[in-house]
Amino acid sequence: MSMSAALPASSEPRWQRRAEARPQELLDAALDEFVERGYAATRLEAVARRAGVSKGTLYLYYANKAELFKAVVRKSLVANLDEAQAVIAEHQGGSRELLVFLLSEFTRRVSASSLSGIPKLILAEAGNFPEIARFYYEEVVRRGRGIIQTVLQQGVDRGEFRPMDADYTWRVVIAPVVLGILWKHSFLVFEPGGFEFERHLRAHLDLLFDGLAARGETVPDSAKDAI
Amino acid sequence: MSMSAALPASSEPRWQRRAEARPQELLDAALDEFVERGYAATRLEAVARRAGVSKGTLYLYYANKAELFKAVVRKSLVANLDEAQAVIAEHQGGSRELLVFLLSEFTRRVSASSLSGIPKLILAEAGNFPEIARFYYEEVVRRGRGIIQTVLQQGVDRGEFRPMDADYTWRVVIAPVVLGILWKHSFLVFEPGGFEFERHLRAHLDLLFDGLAARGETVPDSAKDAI
Amino acid sequence: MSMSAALPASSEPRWQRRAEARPQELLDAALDEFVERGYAATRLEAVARRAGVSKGTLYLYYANKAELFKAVVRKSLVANLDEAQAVIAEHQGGSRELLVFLLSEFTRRVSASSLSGIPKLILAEAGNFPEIARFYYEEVVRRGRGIIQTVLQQGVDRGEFRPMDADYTWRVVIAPVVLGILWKHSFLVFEPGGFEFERHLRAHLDLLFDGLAARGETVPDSAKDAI
Amino acid sequence: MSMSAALPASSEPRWQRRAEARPQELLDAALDEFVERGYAATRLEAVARRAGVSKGTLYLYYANKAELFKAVVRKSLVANLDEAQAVIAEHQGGSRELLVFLLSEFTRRVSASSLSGIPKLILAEAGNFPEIARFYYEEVVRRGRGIIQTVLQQGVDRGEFRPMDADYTWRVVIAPVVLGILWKHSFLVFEPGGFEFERHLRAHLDLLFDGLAARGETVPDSAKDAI
DNA sequence: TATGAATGAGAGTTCATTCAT
DNA sequence: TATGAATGAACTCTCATTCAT
Repeated sequence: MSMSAALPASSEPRWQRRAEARPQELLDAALDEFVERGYAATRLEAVARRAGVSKGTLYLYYANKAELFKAVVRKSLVANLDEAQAVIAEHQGGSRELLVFLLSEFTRRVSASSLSGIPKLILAEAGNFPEIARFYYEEVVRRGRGIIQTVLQQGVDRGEFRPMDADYTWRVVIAPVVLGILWKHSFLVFEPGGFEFERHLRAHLDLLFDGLAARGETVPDSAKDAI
Repeated sequence: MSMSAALPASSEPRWQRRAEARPQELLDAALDEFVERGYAATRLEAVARRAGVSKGTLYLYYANKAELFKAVVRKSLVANLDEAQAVIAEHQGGSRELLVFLLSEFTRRVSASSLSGIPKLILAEAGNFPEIARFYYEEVVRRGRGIIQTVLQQGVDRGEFRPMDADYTWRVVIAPVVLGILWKHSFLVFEPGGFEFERHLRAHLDLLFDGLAARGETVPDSAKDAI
Repeated sequence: MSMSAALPASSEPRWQRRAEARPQELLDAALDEFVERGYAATRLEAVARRAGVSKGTLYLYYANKAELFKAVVRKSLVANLDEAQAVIAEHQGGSRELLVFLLSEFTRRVSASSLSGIPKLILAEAGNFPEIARFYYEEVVRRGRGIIQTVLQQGVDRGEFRPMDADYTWRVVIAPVVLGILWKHSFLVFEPGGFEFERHLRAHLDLLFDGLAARGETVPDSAKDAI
Repeated sequence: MSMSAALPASSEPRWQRRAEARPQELLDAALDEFVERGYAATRLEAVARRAGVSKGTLYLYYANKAELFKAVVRKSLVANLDEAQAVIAEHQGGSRELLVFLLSEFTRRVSASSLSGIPKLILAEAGNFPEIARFYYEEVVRRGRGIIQTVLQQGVDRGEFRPMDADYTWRVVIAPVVLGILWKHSFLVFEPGGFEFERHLRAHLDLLFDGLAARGETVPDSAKDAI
């Protein structure tokens, strides 16, 4: 075992230069580790190993653990937000449709990837990394709020939605989607029947538009199909 | 308990420690620290100092950090759960009223106390403490779900609420309340206008019962006042 | 070997509490290590081992390596300086006698102990620890200068010594003594005949008081101008 | 060397690197860094950057840090030593004149250049680099001693100097000059009035030749015994 | 030659846990 | 019980050195 392992085909190098690809590989590995274990419990050696490099290499790209963490958050979220903003700017149809689209899309994208671990991370580490929390609040939360509020206001202006307390309602609209993501990372394993994001979203949209309260008249089917 | 404890025989110095009080004092101190810093970042020395004892003393009561953490979560939750269950059992009125009462009460109690940090802790540490997560899921989540589902079902049976996907809707009903609590611990400091729990709850209830969608007929005032 | 070593007489404890003695023991060990290897090359584990404690114990007493270093320097020097100042204050005899006494005493005390390594340390680390260098300058150099200058001035006032450039001569008076100490730590091992401090001091004093120049005839002015 | 190097053919860009110049550039950069920070605190990356090359290039010329250090010391000293020896061999005048010349010249040359940092380096690192210390002792100290001792002996033979302990006096003669150089690197920044090498040297020479003791009358034997 | 990406041993520091007192 | 001194494993970060390019 020893000799053959110690002397592989002499042509294969011990490592490769991958200066361009490395940052992304490191961020991917770091995201996974951070999400799995939390910030403090993540060991940089594990990140490095997962990325296929040595511990020291990490420090060629990120000055320290906190900087790595910030880079992960930045890289993971910013692109998605930019897209959302573009979508809303171009949208032509009704407000209800747009809202459904945004929430569905968000759910679909985030819930499937390990991006979904970011909110959990932020919540957990906000106290220890106020700088990160502030960054997240400014870059992610505010933009998210702006997007939702814009759609809601449009809907009210058009007579599609009832008037509302605009400063607070946006959070209520988002809440089930966010909670769903947190759920996945915390309790999914215990749910006997699993957790279907689509069904969760449908339940949310159903309540969101029409509420719990029984009505005098029937809600038109056409509206329901939009979900 | 209250009076005799508050006014001991004046000859005994007030600061004298009683061995029976220790565990609760330690748990209180630990809860605060865990909530402030998270599990990993909490130093047992800080917990001990906050409780006014030495580090070694902690180990007379709890075998290690993980056990202390579990004890904190358990102790913090049990009392409140028992109360919640009592409240629902005694309730007599309509389903809408009951639901409003439960959510209000939960918000009022939890948001004000340091209990509000527990959900954050659980979410953050679920991965590292599956045992705790399971415990929380079984003891808190399931009971909470049971309570909400019961109320919802009652409402449907009485014709107060529309039929719904019972397995998923309960989470949507809870989501904004939970998110509000998480919000407080993570982003409150960044909110320029602060965060009013009552207004948040009102926005939630408004949507919850009547939805976003504009109606043909007016919602009766009596129903609105229940909020 | 294993069992008997693993199970010594069960009465002897694994370690002892020595809270009062520890600081001095640590400083002694640290002084030796710093002097032997220099600041950077000194490993805290070696210091700890030399003091008979674990690495962690070091941190119970000194916040970090730099603080330990500062403490070593402080503790090592202050006592000696205080004594010197007392001696000079009480002295009754002639200036020459006093100067001889001071230089002899300094040589005797410092050269024998590991204190003699301090000047070397200071010189080497002055650049990296300006704070230490300044401390040493203020506490040691200035006081030393004050002492020597006082004695020289007295001698001049009494007609024992020739007038001189007081601001610069004091350093010349000290120089051979200091160099002797540095010598010991750097070149002693290479000197075939060893290095006798007493003889070195005698050569210094001989020159110091009477100079190189042969007496009897006056020194020609032309030669003096060469300076 | 000077003119042709200073004014290369104007068609070649001045910054073009010539492979033969590298070693000296590296040594210059290394000398500066070593002197500024000490051996251990000097980072090879800093040396490389200062020399305008990459870290890897350093290793094309010097096998490792220790070898670089040794090369710096060797290269820095050899030239000057050769010159000193030539000077003394050619000298014709009186011993006093010669001694003055040697000390002045040494002071002038070494104190002005970054060579002055070498003694500090040697003293500080003698323990960690016995090989270097021995080299320095053999090449520099012994030759320096030889030079000084020769001059002193000449002076005694001619009746210019008093008889003395030849094996120890030479060090005393050198001491203030060496200390002056060390001073510059360690305490100059703290001296409010600065430090004038010429004045320092003058004070030294004044004492060296004529001593502290007031003249005219013979020094009483009793006082001498005090030594 | 020259580069600089990559390595990995090693050091300082922290802190949960143990145990002499 | 209670203390807090002492431990030592574990982690982050540094940097001399190597080596693919």
